Amino acid sequence: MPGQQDKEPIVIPKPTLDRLKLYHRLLNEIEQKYISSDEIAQRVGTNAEQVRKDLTYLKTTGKPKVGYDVAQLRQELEELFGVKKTTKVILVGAGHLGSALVNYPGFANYGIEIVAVFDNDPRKIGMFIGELSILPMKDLARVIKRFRVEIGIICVPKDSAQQVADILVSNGIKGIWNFTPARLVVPDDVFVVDEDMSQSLLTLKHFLEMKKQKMQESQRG
Amino acid sequence: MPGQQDKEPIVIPKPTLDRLKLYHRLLNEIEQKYISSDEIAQRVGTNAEQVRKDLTYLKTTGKPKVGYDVAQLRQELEELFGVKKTTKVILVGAGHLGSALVNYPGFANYGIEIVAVFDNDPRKIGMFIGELSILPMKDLARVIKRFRVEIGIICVPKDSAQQVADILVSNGIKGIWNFTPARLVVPDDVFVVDEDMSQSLLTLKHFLEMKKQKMQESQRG
DNA sequence: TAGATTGTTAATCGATTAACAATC
DNA sequence: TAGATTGTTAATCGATTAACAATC
Repeated sequence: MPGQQDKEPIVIPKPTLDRLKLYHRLLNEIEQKYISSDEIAQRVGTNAEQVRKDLTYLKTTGKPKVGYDVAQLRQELEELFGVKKTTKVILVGAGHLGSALVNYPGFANYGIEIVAVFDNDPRKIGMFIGELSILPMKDLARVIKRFRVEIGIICVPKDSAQQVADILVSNGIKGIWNFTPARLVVPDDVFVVDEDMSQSLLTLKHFLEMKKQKMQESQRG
Repeated sequence: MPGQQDKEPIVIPKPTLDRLKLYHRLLNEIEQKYISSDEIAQRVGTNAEQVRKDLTYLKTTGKPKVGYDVAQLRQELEELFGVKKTTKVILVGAGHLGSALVNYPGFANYGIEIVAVFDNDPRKIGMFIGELSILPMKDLARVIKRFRVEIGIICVPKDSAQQVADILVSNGIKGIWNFTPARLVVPDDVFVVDEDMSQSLLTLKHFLEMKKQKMQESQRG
Protein backbone atom coordinates (compact mmCIF):
# COMPACT_ATOMS: atom_id res chain seq x y z
CA MET A 1 0.00 0.00 0.00
CA PRO A 2 2.37 2.73 -1.12
CA GLY A 3 1.72 6.42 -0.90
CA GLN A 4 -0.61 6.33 2.08
CA GLN A 5 1.19 6.55 5.40
CA ASP A 6 -1.30 5.19 7.93
CA LYS A 7 1.12 4.44 10.74
CA GLU A 8 0.75 7.44 13.02
CA PRO A 9 0.02 6.73 16.64
CA ILE A 10 -2.54 9.52 16.95
CA VAL A 11 -3.17 9.89 20.62
CA ILE A 12 -6.18 11.96 21.51
CA PRO A 13 -5.41 14.25 24.46
CA LYS A 14 -7.34 13.48 27.60
CA PRO A 15 -9.24 16.80 27.75
CA THR A 16 -10.28 16.34 24.15
CA LEU A 17 -11.37 12.79 24.85
CA ASP A 18 -13.51 13.96 27.73
CA ARG A 19 -15.20 16.52 25.54
CA LEU A 20 -15.74 13.97 22.78
CA LYS A 21 -17.74 11.99 25.30
CA LEU A 22 -19.94 15.02 25.90
CA TYR A 23 -20.45 15.49 22.17
CA HIS A 24 -21.35 11.84 21.89
CA ARG A 25 -23.96 12.17 24.57
CA LEU A 26 -25.37 15.27 22.93
CA LEU A 27 -25.60 13.60 19.54
CA ASN A 28 -27.70 10.86 21.05
CA GLU A 29 -30.19 13.41 22.28
CA ILE A 30 -30.83 15.36 19.10
CA GLU A 31 -32.73 14.50 15.95
CA GLN A 32 -31.55 16.97 13.33
CA LYS A 33 -29.47 15.84 10.34
CA TYR A 34 -26.66 18.37 10.61
CA ILE A 35 -25.17 20.33 13.46
CA SER A 36 -22.69 23.20 13.44
CA SER A 37 -19.63 23.46 15.64
CA ASP A 38 -21.25 26.49 17.18
CA GLU A 39 -24.40 24.65 18.17
CA ILE A 40 -22.45 21.77 19.65
CA ALA A 41 -20.36 24.27 21.56
CA GLN A 42 -23.35 26.09 23.00
CA ARG A 43 -25.08 22.93 24.08
CA VAL A 44 -22.13 21.39 25.88
CA GLY A 45 -20.80 24.67 27.21
CA THR A 46 -17.62 25.27 25.26
CA ASN A 47 -16.77 27.31 22.16
CA ALA A 48 -16.93 26.57 18.46
CA GLU A 49 -13.18 26.74 17.89
CA GLN A 50 -12.60 24.05 20.43
CA VAL A 51 -15.27 21.82 18.98
CA ARG A 52 -13.72 22.09 15.53
CA LYS A 53 -10.27 21.47 16.89
CA ASP A 54 -11.50 18.42 18.78
CA LEU A 55 -13.24 17.03 15.73
CA THR A 56 -10.02 17.17 13.71
CA TYR A 57 -9.03 14.06 15.66
CA LEU A 58 -11.84 12.21 13.93
CA LYS A 59 -12.21 11.18 10.31
CA THR A 60 -15.56 12.91 9.93
CA THR A 61 -15.30 16.32 8.34
CA GLY A 62 -17.93 19.03 8.24
CA LYS A 63 -19.35 20.95 5.33
CA PRO A 64 -18.98 24.72 5.23
CA LYS A 65 -22.30 26.44 5.65
CA VAL A 66 -23.93 23.16 6.68
CA GLY A 67 -22.12 21.68 9.61
CA TYR A 68 -21.34 18.11 10.61
CA ASP A 69 -23.38 15.07 9.65
CA VAL A 70 -24.92 14.01 12.94
CA ALA A 71 -25.34 10.33 12.08
CA GLN A 72 -21.81 10.04 10.77
CA LEU A 73 -20.32 11.78 13.78
CA ARG A 74 -22.36 9.68 16.13
CA GLN A 75 -21.24 6.51 14.45
CA GLU A 76 -17.60 7.44 14.52
CA LEU A 77 -17.79 8.31 18.20
CA GLU A 78 -19.53 5.04 18.92
CA GLU A 79 -16.68 3.22 17.24
CA LEU A 80 -14.10 5.26 19.07
CA PHE A 81 -15.57 4.38 22.43
CA GLY A 82 -16.54 0.85 21.48
CA VAL A 83 -20.14 1.45 22.45
CA LYS A 84 -21.64 -0.98 19.98
CA LYS A 85 -19.41 -3.91 20.79
CA THR A 86 -20.86 -5.68 23.77
CA THR A 87 -18.26 -6.02 26.46
CA LYS A 88 -18.69 -8.73 28.99
CA VAL A 89 -17.86 -7.76 32.51
CA ILE A 90 -17.72 -9.48 35.86
CA LEU A 91 -18.35 -7.90 39.21
CA VAL A 92 -16.77 -8.82 42.53
CA GLY A 93 -18.49 -7.84 45.74
CA ALA A 94 -22.22 -8.41 46.11
CA GLY A 95 -22.93 -5.67 48.62
CA HIS A 96 -25.26 -2.72 48.24
CA LEU A 97 -23.13 -1.02 45.67
CA GLY A 98 -22.62 -4.21 43.69
CA SER A 99 -26.34 -4.80 43.61
CA ALA A 100 -26.93 -1.24 42.48
CA LEU A 101 -24.51 -1.70 39.61
CA VAL A 102 -25.96 -5.02 38.50
CA ASN A 103 -29.35 -3.37 38.37
CA TYR A 104 -28.08 -0.19 36.72
CA PRO A 105 -30.10 0.09 33.50
CA GLY A 106 -27.63 2.47 31.84
CA PHE A 107 -24.98 -0.14 31.12
CA ALA A 108 -26.86 -1.75 28.26
CA ASN A 109 -26.79 1.55 26.37
CA TYR A 110 -23.04 1.47 26.43
CA GLY A 111 -22.64 -2.14 25.43
CA ILE A 112 -21.80 -3.41 28.87
CA GLU A 113 -23.12 -6.73 30.08
CA ILE A 114 -22.41 -8.00 33.57
CA VAL A 115 -22.21 -11.76 33.14
CA ALA A 116 -21.45 -12.84 36.68
CA VAL A 117 -21.24 -11.63 40.28
CA PHE A 118 -18.78 -13.03 42.81
CA ASP A 119 -18.49 -12.83 46.55
CA ASN A 120 -16.46 -14.62 49.18
CA ASP A 121 -19.19 -14.67 51.81
CA PRO A 122 -20.52 -18.26 51.87
CA ARG A 123 -23.91 -17.04 53.05
CA LYS A 124 -24.37 -15.00 49.90
CA ILE A 125 -23.44 -17.75 47.46
CA GLY A 126 -26.46 -18.88 45.51
CA MET A 127 -28.53 -15.81 46.32
CA PHE A 128 -29.74 -13.78 43.40
CA ILE A 129 -29.15 -10.20 42.31
CA GLY A 130 -31.59 -9.59 39.54
CA GLU A 131 -31.17 -12.62 37.33
CA LEU A 132 -27.64 -13.39 38.38
CA SER A 133 -26.82 -15.93 41.02
CA ILE A 134 -23.91 -14.97 43.27
CA LEU A 135 -20.92 -17.23 42.62
CA PRO A 136 -18.00 -18.22 44.85
CA MET A 137 -14.56 -16.85 44.02
CA LYS A 138 -13.30 -20.25 42.96
CA ASP A 139 -15.52 -20.06 39.87
CA LEU A 140 -13.88 -16.85 38.73
CA ALA A 141 -11.20 -18.33 36.48
CA ARG A 142 -13.72 -20.55 34.70
CA VAL A 143 -16.17 -17.72 34.02
CA ILE A 144 -13.49 -15.33 32.76
CA LYS A 145 -12.25 -17.96 30.34
CA ARG A 146 -15.67 -19.08 29.22
CA PHE A 147 -17.01 -15.57 28.46
CA ARG A 148 -13.64 -14.10 27.51
CA VAL A 149 -14.14 -11.34 30.05
CA GLU A 150 -11.69 -8.43 29.89
CA ILE A 151 -13.11 -6.04 32.46
CA GLY A 152 -13.69 -6.55 36.14
CA ILE A 153 -15.60 -4.31 38.53
CA ILE A 154 -14.39 -4.24 42.11
CA CYS A 155 -16.80 -3.18 44.82
CA VAL A 156 -15.53 -5.03 47.84
CA PRO A 157 -14.37 -3.45 51.11
CA LYS A 158 -11.26 -1.34 50.69
CA ASP A 159 -8.93 -3.75 52.45
CA SER A 160 -9.72 -6.61 50.10
CA ALA A 161 -9.46 -4.55 46.94
CA GLN A 162 -5.80 -5.19 46.11
CA GLN A 163 -6.21 -8.89 46.72
CA VAL A 164 -9.18 -9.04 44.36
CA ALA A 165 -7.28 -6.99 41.78
CA ASP A 166 -4.41 -9.47 41.94
CA ILE A 167 -6.76 -12.35 41.33
CA LEU A 168 -8.40 -10.56 38.40
CA VAL A 169 -5.07 -9.69 36.83
CA SER A 170 -3.71 -13.19 37.22
CA ASN A 171 -6.78 -14.41 35.38
CA GLY A 172 -6.16 -12.15 32.40
CA ILE A 173 -8.38 -9.15 33.16
CA LYS A 174 -7.11 -6.07 31.28
CA GLY A 175 -9.36 -3.34 32.64
CA ILE A 176 -10.47 -2.73 36.21
CA TRP A 177 -13.23 -0.43 37.31
CA ASN A 178 -12.42 0.29 40.91
CA PHE A 179 -15.21 1.45 43.20
CA THR A 180 -13.11 1.31 46.36
CA PRO A 181 -10.89 4.10 47.67
CA ALA A 182 -7.87 1.75 47.51
CA ARG A 183 -5.09 2.64 45.11
CA LEU A 184 -4.50 -0.51 43.14
CA VAL A 185 -1.09 -1.66 42.01
CA VAL A 186 -1.30 -3.45 38.68
CA PRO A 187 0.97 -4.27 35.74
CA ASP A 188 1.44 -1.64 33.03
CA ASP A 189 -0.85 -3.32 30.55
CA VAL A 190 -3.80 -3.28 32.91
CA PHE A 191 -5.91 -0.16 32.94
CA VAL A 192 -7.61 1.06 36.09
CA VAL A 193 -10.44 3.56 36.23
CA ASP A 194 -11.09 4.81 39.74
CA GLU A 195 -14.61 5.71 40.72
CA ASP A 196 -13.63 7.16 44.02
CA MET A 197 -16.65 8.75 45.59
CA SER A 198 -14.86 10.23 48.56
CA GLN A 199 -12.79 12.30 46.13
CA SER A 200 -15.87 13.83 44.50
CA LEU A 201 -17.11 14.52 47.93
CA LEU A 202 -14.00 16.47 48.83
CA THR A 203 -14.54 18.57 45.72
CA LEU A 204 -18.05 19.37 46.87
CA LYS A 205 -17.03 20.19 50.40
CA HIS A 206 -14.14 22.31 49.22
CA PHE A 207 -16.51 24.31 47.10
CA LEU A 208 -18.79 24.99 50.02
CA GLU A 209 -15.82 26.01 52.15
CA MET A 210 -14.67 28.50 49.52
CA LYS A 211 -18.14 29.88 49.27
CA LYS A 212 -18.47 30.44 52.98
CA GLN A 213 -15.08 32.13 53.12
CA LYS A 214 -16.05 34.42 50.29
CA MET A 215 -19.28 35.35 52.02
CA GLN A 216 -17.45 36.13 55.25
CA GLU A 217 -14.95 38.26 53.35
CA SER A 218 -17.61 40.24 51.60
CA GLN A 219 -19.30 40.84 54.93
CA ARG A 220 -16.04 42.10 56.39
CA GLY A 221 -15.01 44.08 53.32
CA MET B 1 -4.45 45.72 60.18
CA PRO B 2 -1.91 47.65 58.14
CA GLY B 3 1.06 46.14 56.39
CA GLN B 4 -0.35 42.70 55.88
CA GLN B 5 -2.37 42.39 52.68
CA ASP B 6 -4.62 39.37 53.23
CA LYS B 7 -7.16 40.07 50.52
CA GLU B 8 -5.91 37.94 47.62
CA PRO B 9 -8.47 35.63 46.09
CA ILE B 10 -5.98 32.76 45.80
CA VAL B 11 -7.66 30.22 43.59
CA ILE B 12 -6.05 26.82 43.58
CA PRO B 13 -5.95 25.42 40.03
CA LYS B 14 -8.08 22.34 39.49
CA PRO B 15 -5.18 19.97 38.67
CA THR B 16 -3.40 21.10 41.81
CA LEU B 17 -6.56 20.63 43.85
CA ASP B 18 -6.91 17.09 42.57
CA ARG B 19 -3.37 16.28 43.55
CA LEU B 20 -3.83 17.85 46.97
CA LYS B 21 -6.58 15.31 47.53
CA LEU B 22 -4.15 12.53 46.73
CA TYR B 23 -1.60 13.96 49.16
CA HIS B 24 -4.29 14.18 51.79
CA ARG B 25 -5.16 10.54 51.32
CA LEU B 26 -1.52 9.55 51.51
CA LEU B 27 -0.95 11.51 54.71
CA ASN B 28 -3.74 9.60 56.35
CA GLU B 29 -2.02 6.35 55.58
CA ILE B 30 1.43 7.04 56.93
CA GLU B 31 2.77 7.29 60.45
CA GLN B 32 6.09 9.09 60.16
CA LYS B 33 6.56 12.58 61.53
CA TYR B 34 8.08 14.23 58.46
CA ILE B 35 7.88 13.53 54.77
CA SER B 36 9.91 14.94 51.90
CA SER B 37 8.46 16.27 48.66
CA ASP B 38 10.28 13.45 46.93
CA GLU B 39 8.65 10.75 49.00
CA ILE B 40 5.21 12.22 48.52
CA ALA B 41 5.89 12.38 44.81
CA GLN B 42 6.96 8.78 44.56
CA ARG B 43 4.02 7.49 46.50
CA VAL B 44 1.35 9.32 44.56
CA GLY B 45 3.09 8.99 41.21
CA THR B 46 4.25 12.50 40.38
CA ASN B 47 7.56 14.37 40.83
CA ALA B 48 9.06 16.32 43.70
CA GLU B 49 9.00 19.68 41.90
CA GLN B 50 5.28 19.42 41.38
CA VAL B 51 4.65 18.48 44.98
CA ARG B 52 6.60 21.49 46.19
CA LYS B 53 4.85 23.77 43.76
CA ASP B 54 1.47 22.45 44.84
CA LEU B 55 2.29 22.92 48.50
CA THR B 56 3.09 26.59 47.94
CA TYR B 57 -0.68 27.08 47.79
CA LEU B 58 -0.83 26.08 51.45
CA LYS B 59 0.41 27.89 54.51
CA THR B 60 2.49 24.96 55.68
CA THR B 61 6.14 25.22 54.75
CA GLY B 62 8.75 22.51 54.85
CA LYS B 63 12.13 22.42 56.48
CA PRO B 64 15.23 21.95 54.35
CA LYS B 65 16.85 18.61 54.99
CA VAL B 66 13.82 17.45 56.96
CA GLY B 67 10.70 17.74 54.84
CA TYR B 68 7.13 18.66 55.68
CA ASP B 69 5.47 18.15 59.04
CA VAL B 70 2.97 15.41 58.35
CA ALA B 71 0.50 16.32 61.07
CA GLN B 72 0.52 19.98 60.13
CA LEU B 73 0.06 19.26 56.45
CA ARG B 74 -2.71 16.81 57.19
CA GLN B 75 -4.50 19.32 59.33
CA GLU B 76 -4.27 22.08 56.78
CA LEU B 77 -5.60 19.82 54.05
CA GLU B 78 -8.43 18.72 56.30
CA GLU B 79 -9.37 22.36 56.78
CA LEU B 80 -9.07 23.07 53.09
CA PHE B 81 -11.49 20.31 52.22
CA GLY B 82 -13.69 20.81 55.23
CA VAL B 83 -13.24 17.21 56.29
CA LYS B 84 -13.66 17.81 59.99
CA LYS B 85 -16.80 19.86 59.78
CA THR B 86 -19.72 17.52 59.60
CA THR B 87 -21.85 18.32 56.61
CA LYS B 88 -25.44 17.26 56.69
CA VAL B 89 -26.72 15.85 53.44
CA ILE B 90 -30.01 14.57 52.13
CA LEU B 91 -30.50 11.93 49.49
CA VAL B 92 -33.32 11.69 46.98
CA GLY B 93 -34.08 8.36 45.36
CA ALA B 94 -34.24 5.25 47.51
CA GLY B 95 -33.31 2.72 44.84
CA HIS B 96 -30.38 0.33 44.82
CA LEU B 97 -27.84 3.08 44.38
CA GLY B 98 -29.42 5.26 47.04
CA SER B 99 -29.34 2.38 49.49
CA ALA B 100 -25.72 1.70 48.64
CA LEU B 101 -24.83 5.30 49.37
CA VAL B 102 -26.71 5.44 52.65
CA ASN B 103 -24.82 2.38 53.74
CA TYR B 104 -21.47 3.56 52.43
CA PRO B 105 -19.18 3.55 55.44
CA GLY B 106 -16.64 5.91 53.87
CA PHE B 107 -18.74 9.04 54.26
CA ALA B 108 -18.23 9.35 57.98
CA ASN B 109 -14.47 9.67 57.42
CA TYR B 110 -15.07 12.74 55.33
CA GLY B 111 -17.51 14.38 57.67
CA ILE B 112 -20.59 13.57 55.67
CA GLU B 113 -23.79 12.58 57.38
CA ILE B 114 -26.87 11.62 55.43
CA VAL B 115 -29.72 12.85 57.57
CA ALA B 116 -32.71 11.84 55.45
CA VAL B 117 -33.76 9.84 52.42
CA PHE B 118 -36.66 10.84 50.17
CA ASP B 119 -38.62 9.05 47.50
CA ASN B 120 -41.82 9.72 45.64
CA ASP B 121 -42.96 6.10 45.51
CA PRO B 122 -45.75 5.79 48.13
CA ARG B 123 -44.94 2.12 48.61
CA LYS B 124 -41.46 2.95 49.81
CA ILE B 125 -42.46 5.62 52.31
CA GLY B 126 -41.87 4.42 55.84
CA MET B 127 -39.54 1.60 54.83
CA PHE B 128 -36.06 1.69 56.31
CA ILE B 129 -32.64 1.95 54.77
CA GLY B 130 -30.24 1.29 57.57
CA GLU B 131 -31.56 3.47 60.35
CA LEU B 132 -33.26 6.01 58.12
CA SER B 133 -36.92 5.85 57.32
CA ILE B 134 -37.79 6.83 53.76
CA LEU B 135 -39.68 10.11 53.71
CA PRO B 136 -42.15 11.56 51.19
CA MET B 137 -41.04 14.50 49.07
CA LYS B 138 -43.40 16.84 50.86
CA ASP B 139 -41.20 16.62 53.95
CA LEU B 140 -38.18 17.85 52.08
CA ALA B 141 -38.50 21.57 52.81
CA ARG B 142 -38.97 20.94 56.49
CA VAL B 143 -35.95 18.66 56.82
CA ILE B 144 -33.67 21.00 54.87
CA LYS B 145 -34.62 23.88 57.12
CA ARG B 146 -34.45 21.89 60.33
CA PHE B 147 -30.98 20.43 59.70
CA ARG B 148 -29.68 23.36 57.65
CA VAL B 149 -28.80 21.00 54.85
CA GLU B 150 -26.67 22.43 52.04
CA ILE B 151 -25.94 19.38 49.92
CA GLY B 152 -28.35 17.06 48.14
CA ILE B 153 -27.57 13.75 46.49
CA ILE B 154 -29.68 12.84 43.49
CA CYS B 155 -30.00 9.19 42.54
CA VAL B 156 -33.38 9.05 40.88
CA PRO B 157 -34.06 7.91 37.30
CA LYS B 158 -32.52 10.21 34.73
CA ASP B 159 -35.81 11.72 33.59
CA SER B 160 -36.73 12.96 37.06
CA ALA B 161 -33.31 14.38 37.81
CA GLN B 162 -33.89 17.96 36.65
CA GLN B 163 -37.19 18.13 38.45
CA VAL B 164 -35.58 16.98 41.69
CA ALA B 165 -32.72 19.44 41.19
CA ASP B 166 -35.24 22.27 40.82
CA ILE B 167 -36.93 21.29 44.05
CA LEU B 168 -33.63 21.11 45.89
CA VAL B 169 -32.49 24.47 44.57
CA SER B 170 -35.75 26.17 45.42
CA ASN B 171 -35.29 24.90 48.97
CA GLY B 172 -31.87 26.48 49.30
CA ILE B 173 -29.52 23.58 48.48
CA LYS B 174 -26.14 24.92 47.34
CA GLY B 175 -24.36 21.75 46.27
CA ILE B 176 -25.68 18.82 44.27
CA TRP B 177 -24.05 15.47 43.89
CA ASN B 178 -25.59 14.06 40.77
CA PHE B 179 -25.53 10.30 40.22
CA THR B 180 -27.71 10.40 37.11
CA PRO B 181 -26.46 10.89 33.56
CA ALA B 182 -28.69 13.97 33.22
CA ARG B 183 -27.03 17.32 32.76
CA LEU B 184 -28.58 19.56 35.34
CA VAL B 185 -29.36 23.20 34.77
CA VAL B 186 -28.94 25.18 37.97
CA PRO B 187 -28.27 28.79 39.03
CA ASP B 188 -24.67 30.00 39.09
CA ASP B 189 -24.33 29.82 42.84
CA VAL B 190 -25.21 26.14 42.96
CA PHE B 191 -22.37 23.70 42.46
CA VAL B 192 -22.93 20.36 40.76
CA VAL B 193 -20.56 17.42 40.89
CA ASP B 194 -21.42 14.76 38.36
CA GLU B 195 -20.75 11.16 39.22
CA ASP B 196 -21.53 9.89 35.78
CA MET B 197 -20.69 6.24 35.64
CA SER B 198 -21.35 5.80 31.96
CA GLN B 199 -18.59 8.32 31.28
CA SER B 200 -16.02 6.32 33.21
CA LEU B 201 -17.20 3.34 31.33
CA LEU B 202 -16.51 4.99 28.01
CA THR B 203 -12.98 5.71 29.19
CA LEU B 204 -12.50 2.05 29.99
CA LYS B 205 -13.93 0.83 26.71
CA HIS B 206 -11.90 3.36 24.75
CA PHE B 207 -8.77 2.07 26.37
CA LEU B 208 -9.54 -1.49 25.41
CA GLU B 209 -10.30 -0.40 21.84
CA MET B 210 -6.95 1.38 21.58
CA LYS B 211 -5.20 -1.65 22.96
CA LYS B 212 -6.77 -4.00 20.45
CA GLN B 213 -5.90 -1.69 17.60
CA LYS B 214 -2.33 -1.50 18.74
CA MET B 215 -2.09 -5.26 18.93
CA GLN B 216 -3.50 -5.62 15.44
CA GLU B 217 -1.03 -3.06 14.12
CA SER B 218 1.95 -4.76 15.69
CA GLN B 219 0.81 -8.02 14.16
CA ARG B 220 0.58 -6.42 10.72
CA GLY B 221 3.76 -4.35 11.10
C1' DT C 1 -22.46 35.36 -6.18
C1' DA C 2 -22.54 36.39 -1.09
C1' DG C 3 -22.48 34.54 3.23
C1' DA C 4 -21.92 31.05 6.51
C1' DT C 5 -19.13 27.68 8.37
C1' DT C 6 -15.24 24.74 8.18
C1' DG C 7 -10.15 23.56 8.86
C1' DT C 8 -5.71 25.12 10.08
C1' DT C 9 -2.09 28.09 11.37
C1' DA C 10 -0.39 31.41 14.72
C1' DA C 11 -0.77 33.68 19.28
C1' DT C 12 -1.93 33.20 23.91
C1' DC C 13 -2.54 31.21 28.08
C1' DG C 14 -1.71 28.17 31.91
C1' DA C 15 0.43 24.39 33.93
C1' DT C 16 4.55 21.49 34.39
C1' DT C 17 9.35 20.84 34.65
C1' DA C 18 14.07 22.35 35.29
C1' DA C 19 17.43 24.84 37.62
C1' DC C 20 19.44 26.81 41.44
C1' DA C 21 20.04 29.91 45.34
C1' DA C 22 18.54 29.88 50.19
C1' DT C 23 18.77 27.46 54.42
C1' DC C 24 18.46 24.19 58.13
C1' DT D 1 30.77 22.59 57.98
C1' DA D 2 28.78 19.67 54.15
C1' DG D 3 24.85 17.89 52.28
C1' DA D 4 20.08 17.45 51.74
C1' DT D 5 15.92 19.52 50.80
C1' DT D 6 13.09 23.47 50.36
C1' DG D 7 11.04 27.57 47.78
C1' DT D 8 11.02 30.27 43.71
C1' DT D 9 12.22 31.94 39.31
C1' DA D 10 12.82 30.88 34.45
C1' DA D 11 12.20 27.69 30.53
C1' DT D 12 9.40 24.41 28.45
C1' DC D 13 5.54 22.14 27.17
C1' DG D 14 0.79 21.45 25.87
C1' DA D 15 -3.76 22.97 25.36
C1' DT D 16 -6.94 26.72 24.28
C1' DT D 17 -8.28 30.65 21.76
C1' DA D 18 -8.04 33.84 17.94
C1' DA D 19 -7.73 34.77 13.26
C1' DC D 20 -8.48 33.98 8.65
C1' DA D 21 -8.12 31.72 4.18
C1' DA D 22 -10.59 27.92 1.91
C1' DT D 23 -14.92 26.33 0.31
C1' DC D 24 -19.61 24.83 -0.22
